[in-house]
Amino acid sequence: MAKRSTKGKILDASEALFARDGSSGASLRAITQRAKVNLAAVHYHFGSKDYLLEAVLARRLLPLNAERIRSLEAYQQKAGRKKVRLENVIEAMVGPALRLSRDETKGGRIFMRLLGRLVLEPDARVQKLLTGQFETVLKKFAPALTVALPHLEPEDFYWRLHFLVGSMAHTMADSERIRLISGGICDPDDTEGT
Amino acid sequence: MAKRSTKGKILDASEALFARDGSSGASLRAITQRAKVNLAAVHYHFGSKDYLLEAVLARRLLPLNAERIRSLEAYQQKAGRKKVRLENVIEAMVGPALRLSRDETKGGRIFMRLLGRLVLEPDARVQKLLTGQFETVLKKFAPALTVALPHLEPEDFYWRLHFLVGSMAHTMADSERIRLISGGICDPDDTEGT
DNA sequence: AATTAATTCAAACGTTTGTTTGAAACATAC
DNA sequence: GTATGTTTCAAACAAACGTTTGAATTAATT
Repeated sequence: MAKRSTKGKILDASEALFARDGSSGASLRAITQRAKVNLAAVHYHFGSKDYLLEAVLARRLLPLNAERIRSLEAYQQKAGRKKVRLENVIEAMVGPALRLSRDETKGGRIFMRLLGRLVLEPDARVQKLLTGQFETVLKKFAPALTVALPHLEPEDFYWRLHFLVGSMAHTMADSERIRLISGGICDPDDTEGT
Repeated sequence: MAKRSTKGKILDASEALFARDGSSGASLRAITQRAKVNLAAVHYHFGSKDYLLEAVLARRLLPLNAERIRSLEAYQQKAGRKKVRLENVIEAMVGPALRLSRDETKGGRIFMRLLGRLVLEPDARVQKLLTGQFETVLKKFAPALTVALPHLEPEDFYWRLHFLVGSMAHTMADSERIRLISGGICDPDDTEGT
């Protein structure tokens, strides 16, 4: 097994414990103990607990949003002068997140659970962080969406978008449960069905 | 203003701060300070922080579930020997929660936000509490649902409904966001649209 | 090999946490 | 009015928290 850096071990342990116990419920002592690193290493590498949470999010969100935009632009180029089909816009938006949530080697499911929790957290710092991340991606998607759905009233548009994001986060965060629900019939890893 | 009991003041403050800061993020000192009550009053009236959380949930969940059952039985009586229509079963299930979430005088929205957070919390104690509360109501709904949806296994309902409620709570808990996103175009209080 | 920089470590810092205590204040009954 | 039971209060408790420190260790540079 390739030896992982202290920084990486802390990020992994933080991701897991933040997701399980919440950002205030998970203590640095529990995190460093799980990561098998010294307590002070967190402040040496990240500065504070808040910055650690930021780093945990950035590690996954930056590549995720980058891939979303990359995917959308690929569809736009393929469509040429024609408008991008709605299902492709949605795929560019949801697909990358869905694939990440299934990638167990990268702890994607755990991260999605964390994301689902943080979305509900009205803490000013966390919200600034999340909306900031999401804004850049939304700026790119908004035009494509209004073009793909010309018949929709602005009201419906926002409702649908809101409901989509909420359901997505919740569904992914709680993906373990649906596995139980269906008793194996419905596999959360089945992207097509979802 | 009618003088509210110490117990009630603590419950209100707890509900608000648990919802805003999480069950571990909200401290008893912040709660008692907001409730304008002595710190030790929490332990005198509730025993511990955990029992306080229990009481906060029970105060809303017990009447809510009672009304769900009452509503379902009303539909059953009206249907007579015929089976209750699925949409009525759903209304009996979702309706009371929806109305509570809109009842600002009872802090319904705040409570729904709290519920949405707790559903995502894998803490054993919290989960036992929620599923325990939900079980009684489900026992009543399961027969009506198996009749309305004859092709589904009974066991599935338990989890599907739990999952449904989770998504519901999440959506309701996040109802503030859609107001911001749409810039006031969408009104979360618009029940019809929902 | 010597020097410098980067990283790890054990220990302690001052706060804040949930909880407990025992006396004061209040209400109710006799 | 005295006694009894209930509720409030300030103060303290031990434990856990995020954070800081300075020396020990490792890695990199010259």
